Amino acid sequence: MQMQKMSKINYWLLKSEPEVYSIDDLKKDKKACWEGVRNYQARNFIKSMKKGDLGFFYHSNANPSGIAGIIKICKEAYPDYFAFDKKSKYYDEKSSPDNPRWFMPDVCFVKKFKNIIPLNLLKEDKNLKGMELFKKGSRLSIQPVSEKHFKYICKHYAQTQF
DNA sequence: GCCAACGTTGGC
DNA sequence: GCCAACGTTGGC
Repeated sequence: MQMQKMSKINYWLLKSEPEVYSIDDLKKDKKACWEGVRNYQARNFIKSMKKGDLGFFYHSNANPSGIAGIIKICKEAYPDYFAFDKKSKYYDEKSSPDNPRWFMPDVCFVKKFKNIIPLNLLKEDKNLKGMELFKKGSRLSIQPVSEKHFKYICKHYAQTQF
């Protein structure tokens, strides 16, 4: 029997406006730091990400908005140094290298889905009831996804097995 | 572009 | 600690 080291991975959903940074950009870059999250709840999720965790790359404010592909966490949370840069739009005077307030992971490109899975389609799916993404007014740009939902979406909408 | 929902700020 | 004012997110 094969012994496999099973450290349980977590699943996430990361929003980005494709006009700012899209799945195609990540595909080209292969790897990117996920800077600019300035919300405490989202930051706390970032801090709990583990190397090897998987996530959906979600296009927000898009046509259509929806899940565009899959990423992997390839570096765990470290200080978001854009907050230290006065010229950055993510600058925050309350964050300093000594006492950083904001963190970011590095993410790696895993897969781009053939088609974006649009939000309205996901919303209609009874198997996905309760997803954070659907909560009214939910603006969390980083959110956890259950293993069940993650795998279901991969399999059912993207013919992808994880 | 509209606007509902939410988070943050700051006066008191 | 309350809450009004304001800014932002993000679907539509």
